[in-house]
Amino acid sequence: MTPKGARARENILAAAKRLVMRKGFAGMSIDDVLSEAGVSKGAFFHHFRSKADLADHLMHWYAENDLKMFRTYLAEAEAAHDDPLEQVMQFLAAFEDYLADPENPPRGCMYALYTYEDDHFENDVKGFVAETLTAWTALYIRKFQDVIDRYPPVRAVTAKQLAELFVSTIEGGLILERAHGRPGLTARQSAQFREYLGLLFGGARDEAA
Amino acid sequence: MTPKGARARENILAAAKRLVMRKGFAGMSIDDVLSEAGVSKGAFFHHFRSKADLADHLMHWYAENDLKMFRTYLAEAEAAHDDPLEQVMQFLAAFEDYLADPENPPRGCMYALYTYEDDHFENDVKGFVAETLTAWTALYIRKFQDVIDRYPPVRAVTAKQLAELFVSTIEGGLILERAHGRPGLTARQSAQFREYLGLLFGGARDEAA
DNA sequence: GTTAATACATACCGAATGGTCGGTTTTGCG
DNA sequence: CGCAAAACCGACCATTCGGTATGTATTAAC
Repeated sequence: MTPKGARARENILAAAKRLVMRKGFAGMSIDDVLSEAGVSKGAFFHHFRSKADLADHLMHWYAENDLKMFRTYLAEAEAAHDDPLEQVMQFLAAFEDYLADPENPPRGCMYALYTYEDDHFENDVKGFVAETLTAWTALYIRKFQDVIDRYPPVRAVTAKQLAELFVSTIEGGLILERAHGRPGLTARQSAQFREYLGLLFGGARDEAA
Repeated sequence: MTPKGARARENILAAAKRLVMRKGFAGMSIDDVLSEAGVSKGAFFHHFRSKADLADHLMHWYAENDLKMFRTYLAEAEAAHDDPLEQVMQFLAAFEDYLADPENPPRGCMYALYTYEDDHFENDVKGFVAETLTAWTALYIRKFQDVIDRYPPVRAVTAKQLAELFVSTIEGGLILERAHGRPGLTARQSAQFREYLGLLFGGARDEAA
């Protein structure tokens, strides 16, 4: 693949990302992509075998990107603090900054959408979405377990419960943010989740003020 | 409208509900609806002006039904308890029972889906979804405000924040439940939210044990 | 400069889609 | 019964869809 070809391919992917965000995948026709990207049909099918193939690449791009971001923030937090609770708190703060930054794709969560359009794909997209979400959850479970091991929670709670709650809250926040067109909503949900963690583990610590 | 006609209409709506849940709205063709409902094309277009018209009716049905359920459970909770916190707790428990009951439509939240398919509709569906979600939130805000007024929360928190957190968590739970095909997931998120409320307001109360 | 692969363009195809239309059957009612 | 309105049928239509076939620039390598 020549550099030019690679650029054209990225151009198509970028256009498709924008469109999927607007109209959903089923609601986006190939012709839509062509005019959005300013590309001919021949060019499109030179780079992608089918519409389903495009969907597959989009899906994987989102999944990898998000996972990479999570890992980066987590690594930074682990480098900055020894205490697992402080690590989690910094991670959440960084994640909230990311969500609040309008530069970042407003990604009104793709994963939600794709689970409804399983039929249209070649591969098992629903399975892939499930795996991706599981991968995130696993990432969080590890971290929350560290916290639980160090700070006995005020209420009986498992790391898995906390991880699923966080993922749910974020996913739901993205939905609401999109529905209301109110940026920052998701970040506020994450902040609330931090409060919860503070109550569960920080306990008396912050009451001194 | 004849009783027979009304029945046929309901039949079509029921079929469409099932299909939308499976394939999304854009992914569901009218012919799909016809064969699912066992109805001719003429019959369909006798009852609905267009596919978008059908979508509109579906949307309103979901919104009204959910709101009715919320109001019912809330009224029951208010009848059973004087204490606003106990009212909220009973409401959440009832809601969790509802979610856990496999009889109820597995409604992997419609509202999420429709916001992505705004183009395909005649009316402003996105606006309607936003209004609906706002109506729910308002319902919760009132109740949480009562609780806050009575029990000073351990951490500074507004009724609106709590309401949005709850709605986010539920919506996200429905998404995850669908993606993982793991029934009961959403109910567990609601249970976690109850824990959070317990920590915020119940405070020392439950520690006596 | 020749060659071969890559990159793109355009006309076109069959199938599926949302929707229409003329006609028939069924229902409610005086 | 008579008759109008409601309910329904199914062939048909225009458009759009995803996808292909075929041809032409463009680039890279020798």
